[in-house]
Amino acid sequence: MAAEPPRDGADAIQDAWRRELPGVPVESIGVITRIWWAAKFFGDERRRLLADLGVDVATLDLLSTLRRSGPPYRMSPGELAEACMVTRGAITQRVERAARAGLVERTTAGSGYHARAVALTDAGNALLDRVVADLLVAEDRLVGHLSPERREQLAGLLRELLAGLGGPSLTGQVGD
Amino acid sequence: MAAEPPRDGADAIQDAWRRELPGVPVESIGVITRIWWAAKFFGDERRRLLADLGVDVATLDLLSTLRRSGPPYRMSPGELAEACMVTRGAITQRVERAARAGLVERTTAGSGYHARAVALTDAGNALLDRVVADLLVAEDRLVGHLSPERREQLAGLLRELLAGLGGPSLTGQVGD
DNA sequence: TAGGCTGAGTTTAGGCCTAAACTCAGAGAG
DNA sequence: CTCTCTGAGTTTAGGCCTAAACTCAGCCTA
Repeated sequence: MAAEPPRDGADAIQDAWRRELPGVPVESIGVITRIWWAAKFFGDERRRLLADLGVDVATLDLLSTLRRSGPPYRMSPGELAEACMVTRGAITQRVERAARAGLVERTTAGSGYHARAVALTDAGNALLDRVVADLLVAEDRLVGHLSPERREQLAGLLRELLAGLGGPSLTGQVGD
Repeated sequence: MAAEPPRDGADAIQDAWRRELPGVPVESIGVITRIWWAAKFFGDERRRLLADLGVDVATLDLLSTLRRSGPPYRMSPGELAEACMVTRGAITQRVERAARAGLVERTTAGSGYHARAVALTDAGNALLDRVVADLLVAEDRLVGHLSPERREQLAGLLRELLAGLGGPSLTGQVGD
């Protein structure tokens, strides 16, 4: 009686592995592969939108993280690496690119080699003001086909999933 | 009465944007950011596991896609690009690397420039036999903290989300 | 049958990432 | 006071990707 949900590509992949490698547990595909596809879809959309607006995803992630930290919009490379969930080396490179574009500045906010910090410039803040609202509006539209209740359910289950993984949701501060 | 779910990083990001840019719609973050984090977590885990097993994610994706297509385990570059959801150029490079490692071969399966095809070699099939089961077992463990009912709900909601996006779930054949 | 179109595949330039080696200031032991 | 250790940050080598330019066989037209 219950309406069968229409089968999709993930179901087909499960079937294919059952056929090719009988006995392997394929249940995780229903969750992990679909999450992977959704993330790729949202990532591609974001990359294209931001390219039109003249930024790249990595730079916007850096600037957004600084902005969300609140005044004085200043963080150390180590804090940025943790919040952005990339290596310290990646942060060095992101900061280098953003600094060359005038969006952040390295403020040796203490004395000497340690106690370095990265701070948003006025240009960086202006870029965020110009871009983030557009981005969030566009992404709101992308998930708009789900009813608010469905979105709520999905967000809740994902929160549970992440809590159980013990990874990103605990310390990460990345996002938009 | 209802137990409040513990707040996580995505909730904090929503709050931060409400504070920094009042008026922007932040609801999508609850879904999109959490999906992004989960995908990053699973991707990082997969990369590390496969590195230990001596493969990289992109090569395994290529080989898996060929394997799942069934005998004779042969596809054109264009079909592979669509199934793997990467550009044709990326497929050219993946095939080049895999061919150099002896895992696939280019069988000019027709006449001339067109009608090219890529086929799994015995070594490629052997590598899949050796690696895929381990991978699926490991990933099954990663989502094991969710009860089967929860996993089912999550998979169903993700299927709905993807169907509404009109993207990956319709044509993609990527996966493990 | 010459000219041009089309679409599949390849090449190239450039971006961003990770992992591992490297650098350097400050802290602690002797 | 000097040596070593430690940990934050940077640099380098290498991997994978996209976007756009390029190549080329087959086909269609005149």
